[in-house]
Amino acid sequence: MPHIAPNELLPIGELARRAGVSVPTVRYYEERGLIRSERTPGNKRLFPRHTLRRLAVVAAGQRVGLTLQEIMAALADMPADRAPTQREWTRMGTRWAQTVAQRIRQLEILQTSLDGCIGCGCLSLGKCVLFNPGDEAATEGPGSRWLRNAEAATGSQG
Amino acid sequence: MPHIAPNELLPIGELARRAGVSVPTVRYYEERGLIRSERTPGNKRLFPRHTLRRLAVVAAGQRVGLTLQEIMAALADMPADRAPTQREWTRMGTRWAQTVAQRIRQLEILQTSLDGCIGCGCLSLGKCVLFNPGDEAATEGPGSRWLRNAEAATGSQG
DNA sequence: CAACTAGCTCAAGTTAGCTTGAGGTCAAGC
DNA sequence: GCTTGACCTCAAGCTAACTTGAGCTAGTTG
Repeated sequence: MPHIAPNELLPIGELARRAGVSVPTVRYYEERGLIRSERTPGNKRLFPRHTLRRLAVVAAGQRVGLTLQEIMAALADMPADRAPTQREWTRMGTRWAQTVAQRIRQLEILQTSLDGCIGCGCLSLGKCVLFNPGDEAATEGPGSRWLRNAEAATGSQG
Repeated sequence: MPHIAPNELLPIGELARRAGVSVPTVRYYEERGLIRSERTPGNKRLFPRHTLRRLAVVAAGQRVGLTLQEIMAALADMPADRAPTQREWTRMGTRWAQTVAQRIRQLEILQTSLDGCIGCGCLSLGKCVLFNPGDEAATEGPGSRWLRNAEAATGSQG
């Protein structure tokens, strides 16, 4: 197991292995602007060690249910070249916690509708909240990504 | 607004308008097996009126966060040719409520992790549940360790 | 010097849930 | 009998977040 000094530059394979993602994924993230690399004279990528932290933030953000876009925005507020301060980290974490809290609220409203529907036997489709949506709990876009993310991240055994 | 008799057959445009989806979407749903149609001698689709209910269930299921696959499974338990009984509807609604409840639980656990992280200032990335990638992953074969941790942390059962 | 491993680029494929477009048909109205 | 509108099929495109594959290079080892 190689020792990695604080300022060491990591080749892509090492980075990917340590971050728990695939090599193409690392390249994809770089292409999307989430991380950056230098190159060797032989054109190989070298990543500063703190890229590990950024990749950890990406993984955490995905678990929260954020898109890469949103994660990128969060990363933009974080220092690229040093560890974040307690204050910086708290700020990001707090925002993410709010996001999660909001999603929980939406689901709770949905759950209430559902319970109401079950109780009231609203088979007419006429006045059921669930069947006649306002936008309280509307899931965003096709496939409701964040729900599916939550599922994947928590391991749905089925 | 045309009067629709109980057993009337609806052309696709009418159905789509009433269900609040696009015509191609209706065709797509039929292709996926969520609904069925007859054809006129001129090869045009005609949908039985109860298809409206099925489409309403599809929309509701999407709001719950289900995939079309999962919705199809739910529809399989519902009568294709008549209104569901109170009992049938209750059964489906109860299952969906359980799904929503489980997702809420998952998110609540995630929220707890997040709050914990914010509070503990775990900037080392060393022992945070949410945030546990990095060097430890390197010591364990391939495959993302934090994902497995997440799984364990959120619990596979309710 | 050949083999091997790690890396490179560019392009295409994957899944979900649709949308968009091209080109053709059918029935009604003027 | 020609236009209009609703409908048809089939194929391709879209977004997100990747994966997979083809074909090439770079550096190390025997």
